Amino acid sequence: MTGIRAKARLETTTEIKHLAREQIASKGAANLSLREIAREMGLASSALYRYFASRDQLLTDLIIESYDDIGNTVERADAKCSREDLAGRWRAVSQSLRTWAIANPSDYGLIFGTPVPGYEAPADTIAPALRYTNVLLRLLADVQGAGCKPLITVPTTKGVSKEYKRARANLGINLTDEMILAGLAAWAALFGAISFELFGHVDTVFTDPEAHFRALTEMLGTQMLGMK
Amino acid sequence: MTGIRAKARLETTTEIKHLAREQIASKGAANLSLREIAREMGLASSALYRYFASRDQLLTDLIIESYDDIGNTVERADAKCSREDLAGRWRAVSQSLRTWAIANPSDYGLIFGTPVPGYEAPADTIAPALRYTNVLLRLLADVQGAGCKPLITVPTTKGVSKEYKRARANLGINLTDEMILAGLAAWAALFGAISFELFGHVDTVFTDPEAHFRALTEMLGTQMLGMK
DNA sequence: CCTCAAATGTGAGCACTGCTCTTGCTTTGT
DNA sequence: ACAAAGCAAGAGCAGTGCTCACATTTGAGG
Repeated sequence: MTGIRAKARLETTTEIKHLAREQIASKGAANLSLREIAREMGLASSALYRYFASRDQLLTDLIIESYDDIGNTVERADAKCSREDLAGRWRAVSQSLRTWAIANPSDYGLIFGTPVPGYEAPADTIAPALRYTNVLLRLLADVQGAGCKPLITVPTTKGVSKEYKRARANLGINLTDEMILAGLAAWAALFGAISFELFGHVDTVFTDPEAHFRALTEMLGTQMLGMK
Repeated sequence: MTGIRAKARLETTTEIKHLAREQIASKGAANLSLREIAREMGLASSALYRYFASRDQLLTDLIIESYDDIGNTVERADAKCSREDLAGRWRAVSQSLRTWAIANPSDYGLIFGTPVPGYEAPADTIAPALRYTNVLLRLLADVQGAGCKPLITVPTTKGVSKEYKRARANLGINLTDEMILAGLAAWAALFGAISFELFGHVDTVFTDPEAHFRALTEMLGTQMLGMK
């Protein structure tokens, strides 16, 4: 049986990723050094290339893991609520998003931060990247299904309805124009707020960013998306 | 007179920064190479250190310039509108923000993207960083001064009013709780939307992101901030 | 005008990086 | 038992940021 080697391989692979995460957290993704990982593991630097084709490949694998991690987190937060408690689900999803981001700031940066020019996200990243998005989409669909209507209207801006029609097709979900606009606005506000907080653009304004974030999500849910 | 030397110094300094910007745009800030700049300029790599203390210092200077650039852009967009045309100012500011971001994606990434852990933004960056923020704050103050009221209410979440009181003090501006929440939500939604678009998180959804962005700002201005 | 110190540029060198390639050794499946 | 596949090592290449001793240019004051 091919057990022993496979097991050892899995172990060193995860240890490499673990040490890489530590380095990224302490010195940033830009300063991730394969040689230092090898040193810490007592390996020759060339040995790492048995496990990852390149530094970029290692980073890509970490990004995929992060996508899965945040996807799991958000899915679980959503699943804990009763299906009909729409406002509660929105609250839970938003909170879990921020909590995860604060607990894993470097992973958040990896996913939602500045992309490296020319770095084409491999196909493997697409599916995991959609998991947390799908949670929101399902929630919006349920909100609409429950008869809740967004408390906003879509401005009569040129080309919007056509664009939202396309979005419906691309996302494969039947949301009204109002729901698409309100949903995207809420989604963008959420990530905008988290990014501001995490990337240090509001630390001179707030001392307790969580209080503001709670108020923000509450407001977005009840007064924009129209959850009751 | 010390003119000749000063002029030459300014010239090479700006050329270094120019080439640095090109490199960042094409290969990312992480791959900025002083030696390559020196090569392109026909200089010894060590000569660059007469102009910038380190690679980090060069990056910092570029960030400051970018802050000033975006500050200028936003200020000018705002100034072009008549003072009483609040909705027009909001439209202009939002549009200019997105336009600038799309025209200078790497600069946007430098400012609003993942920060390098341990990299403490030097004090010189603070003032330029506040310019575009102040445009929004003044606009919000004018909106409130004109008697417009946000169409949202602040949820009774624990600690929010205390937090907004602190924010008022830190920002030195007398906005109501409603205006603070609505303003920050709109601001976050704007940057969230721009970041999503620029960092490639919506390219599978939209083909004409500007149409959506226009609708978004319109909606935020009239239906959340309460501009008429 | 001429000197002299400050400003500028040079090239070698250190310590680091990602990555490749050859060479051996160990585990695996037949 | 043996060939094949997997794994690790170490030397080496080309690149990086940065320092330092040294040469050159240059501009301003006596």
